Parts: sequence; structure tokens; C-alpha cells
Amino acid sequence: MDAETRALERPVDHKREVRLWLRLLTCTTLIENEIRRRLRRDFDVTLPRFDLMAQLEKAPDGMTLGEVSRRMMVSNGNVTGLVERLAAQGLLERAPNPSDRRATLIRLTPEGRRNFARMARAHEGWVAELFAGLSPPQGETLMDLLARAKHSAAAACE
Amino acid sequence: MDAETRALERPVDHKREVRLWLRLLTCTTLIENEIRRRLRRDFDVTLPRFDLMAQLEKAPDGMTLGEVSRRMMVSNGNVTGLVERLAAQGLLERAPNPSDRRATLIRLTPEGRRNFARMARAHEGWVAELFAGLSPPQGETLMDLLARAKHSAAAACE
DNA sequence: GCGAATTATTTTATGCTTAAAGCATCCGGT
DNA sequence: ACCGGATGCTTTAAGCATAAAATAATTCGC
Repeated sequence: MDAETRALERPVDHKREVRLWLRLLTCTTLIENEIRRRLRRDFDVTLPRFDLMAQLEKAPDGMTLGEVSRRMMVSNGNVTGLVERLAAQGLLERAPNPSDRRATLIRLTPEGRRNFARMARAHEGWVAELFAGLSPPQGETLMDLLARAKHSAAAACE
Repeated sequence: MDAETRALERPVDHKREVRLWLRLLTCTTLIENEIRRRLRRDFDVTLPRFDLMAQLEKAPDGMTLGEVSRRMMVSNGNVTGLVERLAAQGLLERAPNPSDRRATLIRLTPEGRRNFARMARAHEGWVAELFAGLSPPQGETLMDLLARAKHSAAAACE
């Protein structure tokens, strides 16, 4: 049985796409693990807490939990717990939302802002270091292709 | 103060690299969450369990926990727990390693293999669907750039 | 206004994940 | 043969993450 016959009889295989997905995942995990490790080592902070603070930094007037949860692509309950712990550390605070009593606003405290500013500076340097092997044009191309992949995946998620 | 002067006085900024990293992370998380959701919906299995079974599939004669842990890029203790749960489901089994009594070999049971084969077929289709928006040459380019990014990051991790 | 459907958050149960400490086994140098 | 260091795994404590159910407030249609 030749290759052409096999191709007609068997369902199409998608080994290339799977290899691409595995490489994307490996690459991301590698970088994510390293950033996680450095955040713990230098600032004694976890990546989820850093990510949450990064979201709040962009909204000086505060943000609802739901908004944070959508942007971080994690569940609601997850954010509740993270906010709990960061508030206990005095890095963020909850404020009642006058226009909707269901939704609490959260925002960084001044200490949270100072704290995040230091971490963000280091973080930026680390990321640049980790991607140093890519030239600017390669970085641009990668950005574009990832945008395509993102749209493609978003479409497939309905 | 013009742009050139600012560039000389302030530390270099790396906004481009950070944007690239965030896009890489968003893209991966989007796809990963969707695959996780579908695995749960159609096969009532978690992604980590699927990933572990995928590793074992490639080693019919069995693999040590340490080997699995390195390949999956997760901690030793994590694998211990996953193996525990998959063994309880009858999907994998432990076998003593005659040449090293510290290291246990694990391998899929026949049921585990059948089970995984079904899931892998669906998984392959999902991945192809999620990446359908990329042409084959674009996929190739993305593969290459991710390989570069991976080597770059690996170098920065020492 | 009233009630039903929707939206925002929290709670609960379960599972994943890590770092660090501990135990068992193996290996190399003496 | 022994001992010290390395290796493989498990345990522990804490934190992260989800889905599903519960609670509370809002909004919409009538």
C-alpha cells in the first residue's frame, strides 16, 4: 500500500500542528518557570501575585474582581483568594463601588505601587535577557505570528 | 529634553520584549485552557494526567519518575501525586527496577494505552483546529522562531 | 413596582504545583 | 569493605487553580 492510498483511507494526521503546539508550550513553560524562580528568589513573591499587581498598576482608579479575572484568564474564585493574600500583605485594598454594590473595586496601596515598581524594573530586564537571542525583526515576526495564532485559537473557541 | 537625551540618561527600556512575552503567554494560556476544557468535557481527564500518559506512551518499556519529571518540566513531588492518582484509576502501573532499587519504572496498562489512544486522536484534531488560521509556511516560521526563543531562554537560564 | 433573569462575588470540594526536608539506595575513592 | 556524596523518590506545608453551588445585588420586561 503506497503513501497515497494510505492518505485516502486514514484520517488526516496533524503531527505538524501538534509539534508546533508542544514547542509553543515548552518555550512558554521554560520562560515562565525561570521568571517564577527569579521573582521568588529576589522579591519573595509568586508569579500570580505579580501578575495581579501588574493588572492593577494599569488602573490607578481601581478595577473590579471580574475585570481582573477576565484579563488574567483565570477563574473568579481564584482572584478572590489572591486578593485576600495581597490585601493581608498590605499591597492592595478594597474599596466599595458606589455605583454597583455587588462589585468591589480593588487597587494598589502606595506601598503596593512602590513594591511593584521595583519588581517591574527587574522583570523587564529579565524578559529582555531571556529574549536576547532574537533580533528585532525576528521579534516582530514572532509577534505577528502569535497574533495570528491567537486569533485562530480564539475563533476555534467560538 | 529630546528623545536622544532621554535615551542616554535613562536605563534602556524593553517594552517590546515585554509585549512579546505577554503575547506568547496569552496565546499559550488561551490554547491550554481550551484543551483543558475539552479534555474534561469529553474524557473527564485533567491536562496533567493526559500529559503524563503522553510521555509514557512514548516509552513502552517504562520510564522512571525522574525522567518523566524532567520531560514534563515539573517537580518530582508533583509526579509522585499524578502517578498515585493514575495508578488508582488503573491507567498505569509501577514496576520495580531490577538495576536500581531507588528508581521505580512506570508504564501504561493496556487499558491506559487504549484510553490514551482515544484521547490522543481527539487532541490531535483539536490542536489542528486551533491552529487552522496559520498556513503551513507560517507554521514553519513560527516553529523556527520558537526554537530560537527556546535556545535564547535556555542560555539565559545558564 | 414586581418578579425573573442576569451579573458579581464568595464558598466548597478537589486537584495541581512547588520548595524544602527526609529516607533509601547507589557509586566512587580510599 | 567502608564512608561520604550523589541520586531517586516521597512527604509536608503552603499556595494556586478550577468547577459548581450559594449568596447578593442589579437590570429588564411587563
